[in-house]
Formats: sequence, C-alpha cells, structure tokens
Amino acid sequence: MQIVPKSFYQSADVVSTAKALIGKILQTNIEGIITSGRIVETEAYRGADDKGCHSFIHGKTERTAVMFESGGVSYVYICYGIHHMINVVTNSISNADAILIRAIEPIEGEEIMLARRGGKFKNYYLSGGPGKVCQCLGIEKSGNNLPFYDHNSPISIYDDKCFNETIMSTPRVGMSHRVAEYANNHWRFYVKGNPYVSRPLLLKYDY
DNA sequence: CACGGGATCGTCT
DNA sequence: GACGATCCCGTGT
Repeated sequence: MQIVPKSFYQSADVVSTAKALIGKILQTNIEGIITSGRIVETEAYRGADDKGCHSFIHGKTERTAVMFESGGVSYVYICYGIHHMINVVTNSISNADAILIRAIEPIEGEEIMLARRGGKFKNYYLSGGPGKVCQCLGIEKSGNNLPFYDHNSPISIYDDKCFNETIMSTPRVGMSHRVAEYANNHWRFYVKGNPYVSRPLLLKYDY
C-alpha cells in the first residue's frame, strides 16, 4: 500500500478533497498497536467563509491554530467534553480548511477496536460516528498536529487503488440549527450502502 | 425506528 | 457562564 503524499492535502478545494478521501485507509500505531479502517464518511469545513467551520467562527486561537498549518496534518479536538474528533487539515498554510472523518470500516485490529469501544458492537454501532472513529483507533489529544503523509507517524493515510464504489453526498450533520447559509450544502460524503456510515440523515437520502 | 434527556469539560465570550 | 462537528440509553409506537 502506498502512503498518500503530502501534495494530496495541498488542494485549495476542500470539498473535492473530502470526496477524494473516501475509500482511503486510515491507520494508527498507538505504542505499537496497529489498527486501521477504510474511510467511508467525511465532511468538508472551509476556513474562508464557512459559518460551520471552527477556523472561520473563532479565527486563529490556541485550539484552531493547527488548522492554519500546511495541509496534511491532524486536527484533533474534544467535543462535549467527552469525545475526540479527528480532522485532516488541507490547503496551503494560513488557508484553514479541514475534513472531519466521520466513519471507518475496520480493516486491521477489529478485536482491538471492540475492546477500546468496550462492547460487542457491529457496523455503524462500532465505528460510524466521529467520536467512535477516534475511540476505535485510540486517538486522543496527543494525536493532534501529526502528519498523515509519514510512514513513521502514529497516524497515517494510505491509498487503495482498488476502491471503486459509489459516493453519495448530503448536508453536514449537526449544522441545521446554526445560522449558516452553508448548512444546506452537500459537504458530507459517504460510501453508498456501506453499513459503517453513521446513521443520522442517511435514510433520508440513501435510496 | 423516532424522540428526548443526561453525561461532561475544554474552549471561547 | 454557555455551548457544542456526540453517544448512549430509556421510553413509546
């Protein structure tokens, strides 16, 4: 498997990159424990003008600073005080775009994922949802600001040239109550019919 | 399956 | 001091 090069993350079109990220393989090496999964759901967040994007809402703060870095590194933050969320930072330096990884389909170490999740979950109950993804892969706050394009990084992304499935798009999750003209944009992507895709909104569109 | 509430705390105003 | 780019469990149909 080939690692995805840094150049992939430099695109100025975060929406296209979010779609292109579908089907790639996210792997973590947490103190020697390897787990991986196919990325089956993503969401694009655009720093320039997107009222749902942290870097647009808050500007450059201690937390969001990593979003302003050159594309190809991770942005991990905590939501609701409990859940970790991992994003792929894209675009060139100071253009603060990011892609939220919302669901993976386990490839390596499913037993480890089950143990980390603390239950016998199947399908999207195991890894469909951004908090679940981080739990499965053992990603915590220390996973912030790490490169995806380096074999030796604890978090890396690989290409799978055999991947060839239908990609669907919908509005993003958790935006509806926000005052945002971008709330209705189809900036969420997922693999059609994949059982690991998170449940919200899916049934409305995937038929 | 739909809906609602509670958990829980880092981050920003 | 308020609020989440969530998850899980309980209740009702």
